[in-house]
Amino acid sequence: MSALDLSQFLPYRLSVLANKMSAQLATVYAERFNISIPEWRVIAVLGQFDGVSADFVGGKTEMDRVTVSRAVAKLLKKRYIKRRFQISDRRCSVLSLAAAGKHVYADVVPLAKQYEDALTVVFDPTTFAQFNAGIDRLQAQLAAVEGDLF
Amino acid sequence: MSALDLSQFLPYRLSVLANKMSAQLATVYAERFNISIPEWRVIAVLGQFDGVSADFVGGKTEMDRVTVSRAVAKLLKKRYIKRRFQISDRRCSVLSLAAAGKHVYADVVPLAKQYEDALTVVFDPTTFAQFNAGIDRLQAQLAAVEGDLF
DNA sequence: CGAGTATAGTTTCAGTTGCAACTATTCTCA
DNA sequence: TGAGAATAGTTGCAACTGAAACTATACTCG
Repeated sequence: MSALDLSQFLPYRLSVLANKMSAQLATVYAERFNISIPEWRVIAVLGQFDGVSADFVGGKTEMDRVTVSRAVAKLLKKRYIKRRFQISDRRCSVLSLAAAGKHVYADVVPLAKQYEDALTVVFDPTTFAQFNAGIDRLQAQLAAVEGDLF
Repeated sequence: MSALDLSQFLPYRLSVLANKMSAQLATVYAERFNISIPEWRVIAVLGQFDGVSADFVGGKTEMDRVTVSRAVAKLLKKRYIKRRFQISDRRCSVLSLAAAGKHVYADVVPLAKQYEDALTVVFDPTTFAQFNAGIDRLQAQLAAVEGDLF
């Protein structure tokens, strides 16, 4: 019987790595600001793109409608973000960071960068670039095989 | 205000990539055999290491006790695996694939390998080896910075 | 021995997740 | 125009999740 060594299997290896990394990073902001990973992602997008819709956030973060909707609801309750709706299209929300949210963003961004730096010391710049190129190629290939599975 | 581009941020990039990959792979066996990702991982370990304990499976798969316990319970109900307990230590389970589970394993392993191959065509062997080395280095570095976070 | 500690595994509980169905609004084109 | 399709977002539901408490068994050392 043909065997499979999980520890050498790419999807599994990436899953373990990414989950540990996300969880470790989350400890940096989770209890400090009482926000979850989806909530942080919403804040991260709004820090970069102010006044966008929930769907735009979903597109940027690859989170689905529902996850974004609930993250937005929690952030509104915590007053980390504000919401209006477009006059021209009242279906579309217009999200932006409230003062408290800007503080979270300003505090977390350097920590996140520090964390990334603390990990990527294992790469010299060229190797890191190659690793990133690998991620991009896999990402593209994922989309290519999509649907077309066996 | 210093900004963070999520789409260029390593933990985020890996998270998106790994989640998509796992989800895509799961479609290969999910409805075909009615098993979840944790259940497949248990089967994968038992295909490689017959007669091990639930904790051993947890160690190999990086899944916690609870996740393994529940996956095992479901696989038992579906008669994909069998369970005994050690005579010398009745706390320790002794898990092994039942006939149906062996079939699942025998069917899924080639599909999983095909899937991996379909993705890694984007790499020549050397590049793939370098990419894997990168994963290993990051994995090691994750453990190194552990606890020691800011 | 036997009280205290450690280990394997399960259960409870509270929170999260995603699909599908829903509301509300806007667009399309006969 | 206005009926039907499309889009933005929310909610109900059922399954999944992990932390903490629990059961049961085995080990340790005074």
